[in-house]
Amino acid sequence: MSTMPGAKQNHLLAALPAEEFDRLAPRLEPVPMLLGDTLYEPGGQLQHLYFPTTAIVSMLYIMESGVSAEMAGVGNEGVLGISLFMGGDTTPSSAVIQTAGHGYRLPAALLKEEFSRGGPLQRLLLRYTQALVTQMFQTGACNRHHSIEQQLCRWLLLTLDRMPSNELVLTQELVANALGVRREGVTEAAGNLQRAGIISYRRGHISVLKRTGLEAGSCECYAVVRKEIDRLLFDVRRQPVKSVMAQ
Amino acid sequence: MSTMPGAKQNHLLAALPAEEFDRLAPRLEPVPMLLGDTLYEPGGQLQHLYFPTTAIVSMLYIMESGVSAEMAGVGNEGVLGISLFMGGDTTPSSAVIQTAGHGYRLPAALLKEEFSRGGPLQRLLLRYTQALVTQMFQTGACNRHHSIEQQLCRWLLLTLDRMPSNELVLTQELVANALGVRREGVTEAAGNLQRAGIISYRRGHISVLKRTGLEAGSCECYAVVRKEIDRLLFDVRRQPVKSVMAQ
DNA sequence: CGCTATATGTACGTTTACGTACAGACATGG
DNA sequence: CCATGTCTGTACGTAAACGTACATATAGCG
Repeated sequence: MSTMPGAKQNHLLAALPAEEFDRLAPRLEPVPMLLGDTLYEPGGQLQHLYFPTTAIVSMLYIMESGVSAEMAGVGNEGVLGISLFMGGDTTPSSAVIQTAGHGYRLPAALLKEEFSRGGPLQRLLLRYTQALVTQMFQTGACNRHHSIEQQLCRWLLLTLDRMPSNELVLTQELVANALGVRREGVTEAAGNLQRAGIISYRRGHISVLKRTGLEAGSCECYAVVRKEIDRLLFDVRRQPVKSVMAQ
Repeated sequence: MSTMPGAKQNHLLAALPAEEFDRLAPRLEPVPMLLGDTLYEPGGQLQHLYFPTTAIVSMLYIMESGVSAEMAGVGNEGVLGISLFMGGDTTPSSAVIQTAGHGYRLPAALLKEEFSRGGPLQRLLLRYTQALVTQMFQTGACNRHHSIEQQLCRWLLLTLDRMPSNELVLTQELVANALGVRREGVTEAAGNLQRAGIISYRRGHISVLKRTGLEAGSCECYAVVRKEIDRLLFDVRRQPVKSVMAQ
């Protein structure tokens, strides 16, 4: 039994071999993640790598005009602060908490030291980064070509996958910011889903009644991202210590 | 003097310390890059890492419906095939040659071996990957919020930065595919720029007459990407052997 | 319990880009 | 040098989403 069982709710931490995890565990600091809080701001020096357990965080870019667009969401399958191990130490994007919950964090200096060992942690973080890149690819293309309703379905499904229940705590305003559309556009799209009996909405709470309905209403983008996350992170779990150069 | 001076036209290869470069040089294979050719297709196993020297390559996603969206372009500042060292070995996106030219490639197995050394090559590749992520972020947000004309300006500037002259060899059809818009939309936007004396168009050839005009017409997105590429890759050159864990 | 801040619904006119259709211009090769 | 394929310009009507305005509903607090 570890000294910090909650940390293993994060899939990446859970996939570490025991000895690796045990070495990190004493330095993993639990942090509450409050709705609307910011993990890092554009240009700011990152001090920690964050591993969400029950929270969900938006990686988004905020334009000079104030409008925003989320390019990826991160929940218990991932990590925030990749620019620490990518070597840039900072980024022009922001990370804003979209669903309140908990997580753990690791000091930047320690992370860099561990990463440079080149072991399972490095391998995991890089694999996750690729999953993130896929998500950004798909989100960007989806932004260009699909309707608000399709995007809403995709977004709800991705969020749902990171939640333990069918209940999402979200205002339409918040969803609109993530999708980078007007709040009214979300009202309309959500209204359609509600009338179709797929979701049920009540002031900041969405219950998903028919997941298959969301899947039908969503574009291909959800499936592509889901499949790629599963492929990249399932393999990692099966073969946690396999070197990146083996094969 | 190296045995393969042309390879140093690629900024990443040029930034390698001499001994690193010399070790790789015998395995760097020169490749012609022909307009419209594909370096990798969705789901295909990557066999090489590609370093463009004079060519420019689009990283794009092609939807089931056939429409596409470019999320990043890669020229002599970068590399294609990051999923090799990220550990996924494949990706749902495509890489299509947008401007014909030349490049070099390194076999996948060798690359993985070199990457796992954890030295300057790893550091460079990761830094570049972060620059790529920034570019994707900005492109996605730009897709969402800016007009075709603004996006065209951004795209022309980024392409221009990778070319030796002010002449771009591009059909409007090709630009439209990259931006993920109709060809007619490009005709209209390009017509505006031409009437303003900023560019001059003649059947597949664009001459940029007033770069400042493009900068003025572009959204913030160009500057953000430019600045971040410079920051990440300039630092690398100045301190090519600095360890990722130093600070 | 009732007030108030906040969330949601609806209804315009407007803008932007789309889909489609077709005409003209240019380059290249036979 | 002409023919042909390709590229570019223009012109519609249409659809999706935007900006704005305002009405209604609900949760939570005093």
